[in-house]
Amino acid sequence: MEWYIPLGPLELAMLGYACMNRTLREREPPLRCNRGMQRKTWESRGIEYAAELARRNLADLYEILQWNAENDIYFYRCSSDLVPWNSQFDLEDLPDYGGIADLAADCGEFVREHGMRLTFHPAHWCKLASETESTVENSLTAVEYHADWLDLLDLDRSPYYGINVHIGATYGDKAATAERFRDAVARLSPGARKRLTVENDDKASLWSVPELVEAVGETVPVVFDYHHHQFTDRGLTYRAAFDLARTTWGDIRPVAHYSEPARLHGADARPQAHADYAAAVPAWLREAADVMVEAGAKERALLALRAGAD
DNA sequence: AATGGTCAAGCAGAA
DNA sequence: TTCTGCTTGACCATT
Repeated sequence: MEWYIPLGPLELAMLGYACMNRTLREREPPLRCNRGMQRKTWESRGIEYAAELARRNLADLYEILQWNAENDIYFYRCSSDLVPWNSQFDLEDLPDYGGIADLAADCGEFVREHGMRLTFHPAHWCKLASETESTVENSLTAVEYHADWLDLLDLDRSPYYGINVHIGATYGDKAATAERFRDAVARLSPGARKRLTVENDDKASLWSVPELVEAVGETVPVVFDYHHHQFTDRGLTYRAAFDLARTTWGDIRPVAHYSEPARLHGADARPQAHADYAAAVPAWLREAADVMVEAGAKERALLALRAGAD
């Protein structure tokens, strides 16, 4: 498979948003692609209900993608609840797997035909560098089923359609942790490994851009998170850190994350908290990366930002 | 129908 | 040693 580089308004970076579309979520009936279930429901209703939720999530994903296209949004992070409890079964085991695969294929076709970029971001308990083997196995499984979804969507095995994780811990020894992370990456299937990206953390003790580039940048592209950089700057300016992360992407347009501290917007919050809106994405970042805007107001923050910037 | 406590997964750091 | 924050709802038992 060749890497797909979309033609698009290249003078404008693609700006994206994550998971929930609030506008569509408020419709009646609500549209969303993150229906999940709690343990008791999983235990009582099992894979039949998981298949039902997956069908509804994929049907709504198609409508979310359509809404995005109508609103000139070409970058979207899809929820990790797309197929709930997928750690417990293979996609092929789902009742009506064929119908689910068809829905996914429609979504993927829409993404390709509109030159969209779609990514995933497994949750914080995905710890590929854990000291606990069972945790590493669970984390490998998580990355694999995200890759299975991208295969089902028929999107290329490239960080263009990335699966983004954090290392997210140091276990008191960064060098050893980096080695375990590299070992875990080597255990992934090729389809999962080719899509993996890694992001800088939001705590001083954890992983900065230069540390990630040094530790894993040769094989795993580094996503630069602008907001997180202030906690792990290691003396680098935002721009220097991004330029360093950029070197890990080869011919693929980098992904960067952008958000502003809630505190800047008047909220009484911890420094790491994201604001509901963003005032402006730096031009140098927009020009060189597809920018995922992580803001509480989701797609509304994106539309507001674009209206203000243009 | 409305309510409020709880929710699969891992870690760091504060309490 | 235990609790809280991750993102911010959504789920579910109870009323």
